[in-house]
Amino acid sequence: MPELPEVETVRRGLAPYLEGAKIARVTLRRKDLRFPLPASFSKRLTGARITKIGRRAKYLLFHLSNDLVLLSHLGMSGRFRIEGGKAANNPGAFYDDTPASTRHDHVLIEFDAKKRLIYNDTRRFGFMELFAKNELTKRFVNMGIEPLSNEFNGHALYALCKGKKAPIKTTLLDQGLIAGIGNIYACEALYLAKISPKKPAGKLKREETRLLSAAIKKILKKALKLGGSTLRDFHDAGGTAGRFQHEFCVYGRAGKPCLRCGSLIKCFTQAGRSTFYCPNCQR
DNA sequence: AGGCCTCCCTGCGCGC
DNA sequence: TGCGCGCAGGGAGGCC
Repeated sequence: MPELPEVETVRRGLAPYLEGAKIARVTLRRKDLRFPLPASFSKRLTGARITKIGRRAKYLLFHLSNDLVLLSHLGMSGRFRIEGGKAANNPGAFYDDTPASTRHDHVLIEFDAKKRLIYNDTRRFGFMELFAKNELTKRFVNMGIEPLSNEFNGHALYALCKGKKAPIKTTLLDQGLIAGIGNIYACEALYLAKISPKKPAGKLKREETRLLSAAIKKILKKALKLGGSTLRDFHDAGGTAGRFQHEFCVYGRAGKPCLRCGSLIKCFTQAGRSTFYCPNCQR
């Protein structure tokens, strides 16, 4: 799925077109995505205005004027697109150069002025939830720190890693510790910080956690600047591909030379996910 | 309790 | 060219 930079890219794409828009009609093409859609979903959304679109970790948060918040997680292949309204007249920001098959259009949210927001999700690993505004904190109580926040730094990472026997790569993917990093950026950040993905998190020295926290921020910010990464599924709200995939140093580069030392990049499986790293640079 | 594995789903690319 | 297999950015739940 989209990781933090991709979700934030989608948020930034949607916000100017949807903030202030009033929901006129909601159509569900099916009753469930990964999980069942919330009860009375259409009824609870219809008539409300989207006041603000926010993000927490990999979740998009549509704040509504009726004090409900619609949470959307894109899973692996979820994407939003806007049709009609101003968006259609703004080819610079919102053209759809990769029309997704409408076969996987699952949720249609129509606004006034014939504008509509469509949620498309091929693999249906995404999900949506509806919460009262004052229940939102409770929903995220087990969610880790935002890696781009000021609170996230070497000290914070050191504290999170302390005593952990799990490898650092697995630890970075634990959303309850740090929220928003996925497989690609975990690999890339460890490469940048020259730390082995196999190293037990608790064995990291203070200096290493400082370097790693800085590397995470650097990678995420750069990806954000380039509109995220596009492999197969990810496009922003206008259908435009991200560009960070051209900057990968290790992800998907198994067997190719390390850009720093020339050793061959290796790939192996950790906790069920592919890890790419340079066995020479990352110790 | 922590950490690993499996599974959910569809589509695509690669090798035979 | 055609088919089958493995794999894909996530995360919840279950098991050891």
